[in-house]
Amino acid sequence: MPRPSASPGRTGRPPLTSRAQILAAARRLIDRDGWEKLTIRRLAAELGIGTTTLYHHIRDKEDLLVLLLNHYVEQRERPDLPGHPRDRVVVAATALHDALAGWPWAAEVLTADGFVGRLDESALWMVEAVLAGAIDHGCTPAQAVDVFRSIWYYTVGEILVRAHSAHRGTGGRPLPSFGDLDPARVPHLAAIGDEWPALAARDTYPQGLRAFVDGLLAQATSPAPPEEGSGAWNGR
Amino acid sequence: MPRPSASPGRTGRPPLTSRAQILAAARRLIDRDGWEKLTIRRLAAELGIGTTTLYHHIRDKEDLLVLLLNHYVEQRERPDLPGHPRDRVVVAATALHDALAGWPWAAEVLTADGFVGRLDESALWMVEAVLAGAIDHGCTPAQAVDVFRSIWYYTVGEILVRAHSAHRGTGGRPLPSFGDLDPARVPHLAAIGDEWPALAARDTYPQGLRAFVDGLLAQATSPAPPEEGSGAWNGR
DNA sequence: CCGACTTTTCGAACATGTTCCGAAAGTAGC
DNA sequence: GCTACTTTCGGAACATGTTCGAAAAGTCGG
Repeated sequence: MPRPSASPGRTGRPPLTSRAQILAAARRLIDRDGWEKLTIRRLAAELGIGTTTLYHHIRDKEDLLVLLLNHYVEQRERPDLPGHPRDRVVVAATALHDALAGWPWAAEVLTADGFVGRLDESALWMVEAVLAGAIDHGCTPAQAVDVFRSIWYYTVGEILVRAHSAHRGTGGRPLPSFGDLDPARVPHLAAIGDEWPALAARDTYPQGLRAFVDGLLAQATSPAPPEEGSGAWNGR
Repeated sequence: MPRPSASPGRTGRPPLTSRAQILAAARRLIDRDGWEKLTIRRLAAELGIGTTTLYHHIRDKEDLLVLLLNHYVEQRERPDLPGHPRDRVVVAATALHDALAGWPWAAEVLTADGFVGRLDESALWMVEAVLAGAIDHGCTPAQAVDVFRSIWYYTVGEILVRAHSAHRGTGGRPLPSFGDLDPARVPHLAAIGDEWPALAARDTYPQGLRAFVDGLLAQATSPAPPEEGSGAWNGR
């Protein structure tokens, strides 16, 4: 294994370990033992170095995970975007969602401060496409940012809540967020009856997304100023 | 301190510690040392018991936090709900958001499987109000559940992303989600310029919520079947 | 009063992410 | 070659949530 050639003007002991090696070792470890087994100590052992040394190449575990995430997103196929702006927003947001939903460490990373900014070009196109769709629909850039942020919150929430159910062994009983909520405790659910479990566990991300996009685009391009209290409800 | 009287038909060593005492000790600890200092070991020490003992009265730290959360929500004022169904949904969802946004351990608890089901009556009214508003607007109970779930995801996402920024000392630079995203990396943001930091950090939860509620209610009560691919975009 | 059973209690230990501080191993200037 | 200086390396340690296994302290049926 050839050690990386020292760059010119560089001082100090040359590293025996590179970020590329770390990434490769991480992937090896995941493929062999499963993603739950990826821990700082194990990764260091896999590299044959001490844990502290590993911390000289990555800032955090979060840092490592973002590295892995970008690598993972890179090898995903890019869907081609529809021409209609509204549909483009929906498709791009769905792509973003799907890419992250399959990611085991979503919960550890998604809420990170500045997460969106740490995405590679391979993932950033989805953000761009959402913004572009909103702008093409008639939004100002500032409004497009607001649109993206709202969609981002919705997406993060969905992924995190579902991811949590997946992590804990809820053995065949996927009940995100509602969980054991007894419909009898909520008067307005009393009429539902046996269908409750299936109803509580439905996957409605795509449906909700379309409703959200419609609402956001309508709000942004409606004549009424969206700054403070839009429409019928002005303040409380 | 009188030990709790043994209930009839009960066997085994009577407990020296009750859940009420645990909750009181937790509150004492938080008031004295700040909420970041609430740890299992410290709480056990505050109670004068071993950490393992504490685990016989609470299942998890999550369990403890839900206990605290319900206690916290209980002493919040209930806003009175407007008559218009759509506005009722917005106000109730906002109340839910505001109650949870001020909660330091939101990130540890909100995504928990079955979280909504573990809420006390003091918090459950907000869920009910959202459902009731949707139903009064013309939704079926099943649709109302979908509406709530979507709003829940959006709310959880917003709170978690913002909470993360608050936890880490981002000292006066609150940049939720977008963080250090360089607008130059995203072509459609190039025109923005100096206003970017302020733009990236805007608080648009209420605005986005109104757009979302409008979109969801419109979708649920529109003539087109919302089950699969609504409107112009039917599948990919 | 005695033995079986149940519940509570707890010290020790484990795995985790992370930090402290010192040692090793190079480069740069002389 | 020698002396600074910079960078990498790593063992030990810390705090965290959580679990193990055993001991203590009650209740209940006889």
